[in-house]
Amino acid sequence: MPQFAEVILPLPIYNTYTYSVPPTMQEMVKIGSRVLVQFGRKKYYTAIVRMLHNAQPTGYEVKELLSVLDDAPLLRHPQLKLWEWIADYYLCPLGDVYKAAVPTGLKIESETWVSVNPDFEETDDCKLKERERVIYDLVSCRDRVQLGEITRSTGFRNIEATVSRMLEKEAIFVSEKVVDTYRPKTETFVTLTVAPGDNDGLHHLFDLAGRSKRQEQLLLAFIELSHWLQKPQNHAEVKKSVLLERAEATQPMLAAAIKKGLFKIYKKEINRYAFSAETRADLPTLSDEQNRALRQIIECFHTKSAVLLHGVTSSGKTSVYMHLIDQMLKLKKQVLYLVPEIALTTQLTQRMHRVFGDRLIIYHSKFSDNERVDAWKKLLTSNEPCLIIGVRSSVFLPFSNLGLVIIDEEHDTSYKQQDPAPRYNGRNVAMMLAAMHGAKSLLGSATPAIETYYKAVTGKFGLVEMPTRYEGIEMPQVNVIDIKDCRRRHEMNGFFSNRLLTVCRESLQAGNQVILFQNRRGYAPMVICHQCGWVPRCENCDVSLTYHKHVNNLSCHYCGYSMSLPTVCPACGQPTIEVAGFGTERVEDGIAELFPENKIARMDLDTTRNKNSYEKIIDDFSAHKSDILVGTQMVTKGLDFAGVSTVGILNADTMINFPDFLAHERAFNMMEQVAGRAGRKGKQGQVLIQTYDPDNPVIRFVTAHDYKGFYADEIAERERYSYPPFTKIINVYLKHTDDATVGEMAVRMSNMMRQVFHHRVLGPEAPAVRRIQNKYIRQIVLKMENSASMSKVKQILRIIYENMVNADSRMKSTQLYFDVDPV
DNA sequence: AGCACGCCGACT
DNA sequence: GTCGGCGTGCTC
Repeated sequence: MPQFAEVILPLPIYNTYTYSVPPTMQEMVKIGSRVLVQFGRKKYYTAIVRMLHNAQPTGYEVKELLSVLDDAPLLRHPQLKLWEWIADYYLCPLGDVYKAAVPTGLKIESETWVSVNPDFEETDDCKLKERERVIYDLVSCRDRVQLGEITRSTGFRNIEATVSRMLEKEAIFVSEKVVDTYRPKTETFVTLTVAPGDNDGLHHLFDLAGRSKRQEQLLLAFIELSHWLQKPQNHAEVKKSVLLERAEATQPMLAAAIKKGLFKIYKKEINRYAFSAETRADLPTLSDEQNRALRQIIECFHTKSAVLLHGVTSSGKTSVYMHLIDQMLKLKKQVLYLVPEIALTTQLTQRMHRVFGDRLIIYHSKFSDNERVDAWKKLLTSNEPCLIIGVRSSVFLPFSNLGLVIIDEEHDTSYKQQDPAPRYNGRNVAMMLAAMHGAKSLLGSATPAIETYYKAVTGKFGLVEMPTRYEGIEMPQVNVIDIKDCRRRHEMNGFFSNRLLTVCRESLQAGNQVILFQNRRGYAPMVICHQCGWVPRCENCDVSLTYHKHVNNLSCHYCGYSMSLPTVCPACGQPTIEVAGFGTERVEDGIAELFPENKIARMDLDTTRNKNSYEKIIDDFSAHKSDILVGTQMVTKGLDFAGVSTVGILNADTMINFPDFLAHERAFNMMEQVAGRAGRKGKQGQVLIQTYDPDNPVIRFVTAHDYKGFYADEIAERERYSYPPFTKIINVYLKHTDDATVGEMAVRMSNMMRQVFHHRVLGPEAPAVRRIQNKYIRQIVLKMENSASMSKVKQILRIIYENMVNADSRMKSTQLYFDVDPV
């Protein structure tokens, strides 16, 4: 029987901690179990058991596990192994992986609540101090207050000492409450007050209903819906909502019938994933090309564990996926279908639901935490084969029998989590997950990541190509517009070239839709005083503020700081403030002026804050309720709009000229993807790219829809300058409130790194935005050969860090973190 | 992440 | 002299 447990806490800590297992729990506790523990002096956390053993630790007192929270472990093999791999590979604490992996509803914690002592009286030798009185008054006017709430409403810093002094004086009470935020979904059911089969009783109910037509209707509807007469041995119940709809009754009518004693109602816990069996559609019929691709994928899987499906936009990759999914489900295996955040729409889920019915589980980041807990519970309790469609974080779900992982739009950079840790790539983690399950991975994209295509052509992955669009739709024609030239000839109208406007006008007149792409949100990225050159800047970050016209303010896209647009310049007092550059808002305004007849929709971060707004914009545009869609990169992500004939890219240069080895890849992908939205059956679409640099090779490759050409160019470049996939990149970040300190620390760190890694170390450099949220940042780039042992590299980095801490205590207040395989 | 402890400057 | 700010270290 195990006496000690090593547990993972949901905190940014690298270590595990040892707790003793009380004899009563020794049978229950397993590796992967959720346990409640006290950590530190008061707080309670839900921890995960990583290891069990009998080795009595020495040197400190061991606390006991307080309870085991589930009958069966929350984690199944190989989940813990996957967590450990992530922590190891992405150089982050295991606790951070745990935090990201498990929904909040399954990580109950304690909260500290403060309440006043009703018997407390102030005496001469026990008087409250000024700060204490403020806290006392705040707590007494409410019943009980959380510790954090006190800090928030009083603005006091470091209240712990004050609170503990008040506790000594017995002015207040402090308690730790373990809170469970999970709320199961309930549904109200209705049943008759008589037992099924009791026909006399039923007659009596009809008598009771008397002349009330409504109540009689309710009774009849109930009998019909519950099949009360057919199967009298069963407990007969009907969902309240269904009954009301069928009986065409309202809530008060039912309430009256309940009052009379006809019905009883009660609530029942339901699983959000208990889909009603709906009319199912058959699998889509595949074209010859799709069939060939399907066969090739299956064949590749015989020899390779991962296959890249490189299919141009609208080649019908989803239909191929569906056949593969179907085959897996028939083998009683689970399938994970990973999509980028933004591509998980009802368009896709409905299509999947029609074919796979209640075997479909959706895991979306816009789902409430309760819904995520339900997805976990569903997977933990059932071993039925199922299809999980999910975003990045669904790689953490408790799969039991995974057979296939599909990663759609695998090139999409939103698979990489940027902040906070763990900074993992969902695509790569999904493939590791598949490998741990002995499952296959299928990566799909029209514009594969350079790294992925490299692995495919060098034979690490299988490669299957679908070079033509479905149903004979042609690839759109791409035209490049030289803005410089247009300006010279006075052929620009604001940010729009006359040519672009003409094509748009023709498309709209023909009843088609238009997409305009500008990769910048807000109205204008630059505000400047014409007189003195004053530029509004963020208080907390080193950036200029972006002007948002619709809410009439200037805001920081890094920390959310905002201020109103001054009418006169705060520096020189002149009314000479002007805006420069343009974002989606300004495009929307400009185009609205030029096309007053047409309806315009805008899709960017600002218009898609709510849970359903994104969906609504897409649905409305699909249903042709709007004619022109203006948007940021959101409009590029795997959406199918049948009516779009024209796509305009308003400024290609900002994407291409980004100072980063991935800039060309990103720019090509983005342009090729947005171009792929154009074109419909029987009519070739048009794409217009406005640029100052028409001869740029990236644009040339987009014009020719030449992915392979672009790849050849880019891979040569990467090899020449030793960039991935020929090397591995680890970005080292240092953050500190003081610019000079972080600069000094970064120089030292890079020097120490250089002693070991030599020319592989680049920097340090201040990033383009050198201060975010009042923290100054430095970046050191480490470029390692692929053959290098990453565990050794990590070990060295850790030793360097420890040496630095020992040499200079300022390092302790410097935040250090890593970004492995940045995108 | 909390939370406590200890050092230091600014007030009664 | 005490209060509160802030840096530092520890939590099994």
